[in-house]
Amino acid sequence: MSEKVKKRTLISDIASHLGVSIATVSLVLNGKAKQSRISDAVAARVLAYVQEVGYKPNQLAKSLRTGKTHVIGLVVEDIANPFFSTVAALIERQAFERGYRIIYCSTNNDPARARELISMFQERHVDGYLVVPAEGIEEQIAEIMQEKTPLVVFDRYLPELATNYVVVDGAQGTHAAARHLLEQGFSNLAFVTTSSAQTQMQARLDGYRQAMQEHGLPETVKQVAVGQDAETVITDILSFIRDNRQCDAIIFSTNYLSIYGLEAIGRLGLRIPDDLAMVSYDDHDLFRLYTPAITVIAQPVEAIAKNVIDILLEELKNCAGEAPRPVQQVLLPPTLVVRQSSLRQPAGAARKARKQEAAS
Amino acid sequence: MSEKVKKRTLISDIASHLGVSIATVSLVLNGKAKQSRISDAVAARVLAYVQEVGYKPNQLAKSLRTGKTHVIGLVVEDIANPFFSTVAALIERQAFERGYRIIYCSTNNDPARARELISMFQERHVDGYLVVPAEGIEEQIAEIMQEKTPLVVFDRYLPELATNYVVVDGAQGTHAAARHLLEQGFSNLAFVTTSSAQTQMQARLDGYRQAMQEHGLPETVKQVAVGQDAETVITDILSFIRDNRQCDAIIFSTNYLSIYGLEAIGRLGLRIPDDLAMVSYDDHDLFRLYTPAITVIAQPVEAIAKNVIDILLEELKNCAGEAPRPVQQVLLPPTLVVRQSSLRQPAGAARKARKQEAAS
DNA sequence: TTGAAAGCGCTAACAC
DNA sequence: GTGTTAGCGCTTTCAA
Repeated sequence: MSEKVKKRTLISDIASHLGVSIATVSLVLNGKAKQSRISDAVAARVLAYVQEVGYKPNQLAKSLRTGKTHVIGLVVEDIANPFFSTVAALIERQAFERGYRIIYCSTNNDPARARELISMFQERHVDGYLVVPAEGIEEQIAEIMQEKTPLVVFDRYLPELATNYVVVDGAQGTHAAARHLLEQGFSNLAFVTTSSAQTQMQARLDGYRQAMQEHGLPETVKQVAVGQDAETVITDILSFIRDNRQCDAIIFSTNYLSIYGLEAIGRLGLRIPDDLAMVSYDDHDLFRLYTPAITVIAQPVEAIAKNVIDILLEELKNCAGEAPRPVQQVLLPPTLVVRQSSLRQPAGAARKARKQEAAS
Repeated sequence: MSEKVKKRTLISDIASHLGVSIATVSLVLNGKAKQSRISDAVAARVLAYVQEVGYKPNQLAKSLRTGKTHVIGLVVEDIANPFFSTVAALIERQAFERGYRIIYCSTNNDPARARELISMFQERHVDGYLVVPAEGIEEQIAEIMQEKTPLVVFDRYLPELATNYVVVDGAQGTHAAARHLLEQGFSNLAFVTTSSAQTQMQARLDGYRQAMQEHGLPETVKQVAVGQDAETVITDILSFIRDNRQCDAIIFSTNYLSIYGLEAIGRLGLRIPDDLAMVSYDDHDLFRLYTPAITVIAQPVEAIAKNVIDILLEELKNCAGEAPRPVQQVLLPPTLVVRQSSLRQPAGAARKARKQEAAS
């Protein structure tokens, strides 16, 4: 009376059905038929039957035996952030094409969570790690390196550790944005960033500071505390803008701060760029389509994904060779995408410029 | 001369170091010390030593033995789409808290890719599946069901298959949007959707059709072919709008079509809502902050994530019991979030309304 | 050419 | 209370 649950086919089922040994089936399945001089006829029979019954080798058993899982652990800050989800999607695609799968998790910049995630990846024996490191996880990263598991860190790096990394030159990006604003005639630039000590945030701040110093201009910096709720951040930025009306332009150090900033500017009833010019980090549909369109320091997401995965796969290949691989550290240039939000121009010109962009 | 690679600690190392048996260590580690009447002293010694050397059981071996991986396979359409990345982030968090990990992949609505992904999840013996089904993967889904592996489908469902699912009432959403537009005095509504036959798209279209029929109004529907590049879609929508100037409002069936639509409307130099009102599916920073703010039919992302994971975990728990679990099919209501893009109002009022929303 | 068999690291009967 | 041991499903060496 009991439902017969269809049992999963095993390699032994294949072997016994075909009257050959398990080893033969395994060899054929792993493309080692030729080198083991298994007859073409047998190989063909095996392949045909495997196809017929839809046999899928148990990767758990395979991994346990071979020590390879063909899984890459991807740790990002927040998969719901368009920057990370875009990079993740690109990484996923490239990894998939080369036979690797991704397990991903978001840390939300919580070091405890990051540690848990890395620990879980270790337990599952991922073949390699791709990590956007939260602060305070140096120890876990060091452990991965000591195990000699391939690792590439990106978006930011850990100064104390000589890991492979792929980051974007934030100092250059902010510096270019500041220069652009000054060229446009804005003279009092503010910089809104987070209180984080992460390298990418520090670099972006440094670019601003350097530009201000070069021009002998005062620095007006707002560091928003991390981990607060949206409303708090918005009112925080709003107060900052209101208290610094001498500023005629703001650079935001990351996409979500800009989004909160747009809210704050809207509530204050200020017009962009006439009352306040702005530049954001990271491109985003919102910035492209907003009226006025927002000038951004765009990070090269494709290049980030490509470099990250290339370096990791290279290490994965070399793993057996145990060659003393030099550490790969890549610094990619960002691109300043100038739109209306940072242009000093006569009223009405904005609309015309918009049309031009559309026509191009 | 060779670098001594620190060997991973094994359960046998723990046992021999402590002078107890492997079984004792295993039992303690799995919280079965009490029921196996292992002395508290021994249990404490084991735990202390495990802690000290940072022993991490090999989950591959454990899974191979127990048949449980504590991994959930999540298949979405596109992780870079904010709707999916938001739901994924929420699902991930809840799953993590309950001891499950996520492997995710994007199908990009390609059935071949979806099949590959599901096949890969089968090989890796995920404990359960969460799937946004691409068209044409009924067979793979049926296979999962036959294996009796827990499965929840979401965002859309497969009409031929009696799976658990969690979807949003798209007909109701579009119907409400249409009624709202008509109440505002717009009288000629267009609907822009994809050529996809997926249930959620059909439901959204049905809601529009029904509303039009109820009011004896003509239907003006544009079905954009799926899988085209951005520029083609934009010009396609642009032509549609230009050829249908009698329409004074458009409802877009999904977030990315709206984004393309905003581009097209911008290029045509039309003002929203005066020249053309609009409503989009899915909420998004862009829609909230755009000027004018865009009215949306918001999907309840938290509720989707919660229902999806609750149903799956329930099944996971029942798995051993093999109780004849009834299929869970959940239909969640969307919410119409009215903003300026759909309001018929005197010029200048929009700005005021904006401030009101901010104040609330 | 093919088959037998020894593990990969862990769990959980079942002895003692 | 604790130890022994038979697998989970697969790969791969070595013998036939």
